[in-house]
Amino acid sequence: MAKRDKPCPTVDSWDSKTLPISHHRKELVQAVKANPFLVVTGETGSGKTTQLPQYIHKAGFWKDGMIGVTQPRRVAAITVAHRVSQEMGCSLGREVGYQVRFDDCSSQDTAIKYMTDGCLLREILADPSLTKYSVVILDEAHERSLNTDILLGLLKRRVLQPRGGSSGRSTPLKVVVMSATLETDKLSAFLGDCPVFTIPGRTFPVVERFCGLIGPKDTDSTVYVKEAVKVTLDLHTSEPAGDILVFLTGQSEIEKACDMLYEKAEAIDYRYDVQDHSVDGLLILPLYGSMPTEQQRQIFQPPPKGVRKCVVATNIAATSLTIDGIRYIVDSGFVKQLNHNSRVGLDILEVVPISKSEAQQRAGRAGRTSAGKCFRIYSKEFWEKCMPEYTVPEIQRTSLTAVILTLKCLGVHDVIRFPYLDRPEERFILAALKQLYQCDAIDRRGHVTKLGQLMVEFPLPPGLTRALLKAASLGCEDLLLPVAAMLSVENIFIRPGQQEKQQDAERKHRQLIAEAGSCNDFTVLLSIFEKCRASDTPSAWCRDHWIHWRALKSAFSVETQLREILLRLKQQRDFPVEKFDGSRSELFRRCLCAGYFANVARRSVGRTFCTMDGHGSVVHIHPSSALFDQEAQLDWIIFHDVLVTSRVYVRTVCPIRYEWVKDLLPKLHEVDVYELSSVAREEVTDEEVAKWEAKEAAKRQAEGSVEDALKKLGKRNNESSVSEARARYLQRKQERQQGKVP
DNA sequence: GAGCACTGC
Repeated sequence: MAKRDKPCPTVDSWDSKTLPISHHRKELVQAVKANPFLVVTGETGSGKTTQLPQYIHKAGFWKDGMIGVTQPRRVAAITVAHRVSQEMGCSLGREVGYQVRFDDCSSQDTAIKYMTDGCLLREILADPSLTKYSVVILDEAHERSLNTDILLGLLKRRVLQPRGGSSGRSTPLKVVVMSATLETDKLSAFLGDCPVFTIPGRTFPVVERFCGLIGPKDTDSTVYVKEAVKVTLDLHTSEPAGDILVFLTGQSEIEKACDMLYEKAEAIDYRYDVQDHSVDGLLILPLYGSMPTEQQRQIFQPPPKGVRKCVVATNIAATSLTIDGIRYIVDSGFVKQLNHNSRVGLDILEVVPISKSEAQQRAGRAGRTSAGKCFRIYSKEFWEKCMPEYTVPEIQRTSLTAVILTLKCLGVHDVIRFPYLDRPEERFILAALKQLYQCDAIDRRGHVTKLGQLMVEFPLPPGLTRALLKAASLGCEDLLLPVAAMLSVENIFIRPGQQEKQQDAERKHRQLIAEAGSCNDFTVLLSIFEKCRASDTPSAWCRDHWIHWRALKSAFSVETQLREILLRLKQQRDFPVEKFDGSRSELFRRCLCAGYFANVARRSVGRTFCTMDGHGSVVHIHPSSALFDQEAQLDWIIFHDVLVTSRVYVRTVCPIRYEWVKDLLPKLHEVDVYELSSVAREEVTDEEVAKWEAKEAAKRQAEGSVEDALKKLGKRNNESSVSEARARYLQRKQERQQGKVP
């Protein structure tokens, strides 16, 4: 259904006929017609996002299907669709529409559809040949979002190796990849040396200066916050009018920097004239993602006359939000990045130096409306020695579990040789396969199970989905749906900066934990969800309890969506049914065990716990947990996630009984990842067989240290699994030699 | 007894 009465976001008014791209219209259309793949490059302001889809549309491609344009972010998809529908003089949702999660504004008539890359990936799951589309345009490919990278590989395969008549397409799909100038050669080479079309941009020059206050050895955040403040104040007193954007890494730092700016700015003598602009003062505004939306909106208002605006922001200001009037950038050179460590199976959020390309992008934020200046607080030496050329793409530093399951469901059995633009390390892929095997999404041969087919339908991490499906088969999904929703939105607990408020917040949070009535963080989430939903004034309830209303609101929508998916699957598919007699609390926790048994830990020395995943890592319960301070009464626990700061903390914890997981635990050790690797590739080298054997030998030697608790079970079957895999390998090798297998 | 950038389905 088309929704036509939506408020239209304001857009700046380029005349679309004078955009740089308009001179290349004919050649562009010709290039799309002549090539299955095309790379289009051009800086911000070239008009490629808004104009190219219109050119292709007017050239008649819509007769063979929609023109789909993907964006990495929701707001971008929505605002661009608004803009293009205006230019084409139609109402949004008709000829031009958009689709993002929770908001489908497209109809039967839609010929140009803007969407998030995640949405297109979901569509491919339902329709692998994308029969509804004549052209697919992947925009912002240089951002290398996980979904865009997967789409690139899939589209490369579809278009280069069409599968005969089974595709259901009458004409071949055209693929256009749009990117900033940085990686076009690589993209073109990846897509079979396809042509690259370059469109000149429309940005202003930015002068870049190294202040040299941070050298290769300064990684302590207190240093760069202080130096960033200093550079900002120097700039304020010496440069002509124009607003400032300061890039730091996180909320607490930003608040600290703002405090320092307030203090020091007061000490500056403001009777300072530069040319004709008198700079009287400095308006200091923090900006980060978890800030209330209204407060974020203030950022966009122009400052009072004679006052300079200074926005101190996280990376949110690098791509997601554009602030007009910025002429100066202060770049700290650091960013907070979530990296997956497959060796310990943990995600670690860490502060790292940005890449040179990211630094250039930050600088570019000063040149959007006029010439600008960028002050880099670090030295040229830091730039050369500490900053990589490009940011490591998401696919190489994130957990691949969900992605691998998606690929497997799309029939990509060989997930190791899938055409990745940048190949993830093999051990990341193997770790994902292992995890999928452990939660029954794939079998020992690497094929997707019935359960895996159900799991892929849910926009959740596989472990959580497994727990939810267990609950659904036991008829208690009402317990798990809210929990799954709460765990997939941003942190719901507000941590105010002020100390007084902080104490109040903590008191309220403790009260909520007590009211939940059981020492289990998952139950606390369930209780908060239900309390808030039952309240007549949920937003006020949230304010009173220091809970993020925005986060809870999205948890409500996620819960509804998950419930709908579950209902559909129960109707459409053969859904497992199980029975269980026992208390509700036990039922709930047993469901959690089904999904999280890889995150089991056992009480160790003092207040510490020892994980049972084979690494035997020592972990502590995070002080925010309902179970904090109660370690003495605990024996076995499961946890949802890990936070590495001064210690390794587990958060969202639940006490369990050993009996509930004892039959599951052997699974953590029974499967050899090299076996899965061989299955994934359908071929193994002699070297790898040697590796398996060495690994097996090492394992036998190490036995007893980590797996003491498991030993008494006497259920391990490593030997058989490896020897089976080896036998299979030898058989295949023989067949190959005999020429039976190509 | 501590403190989590940003997206997305």
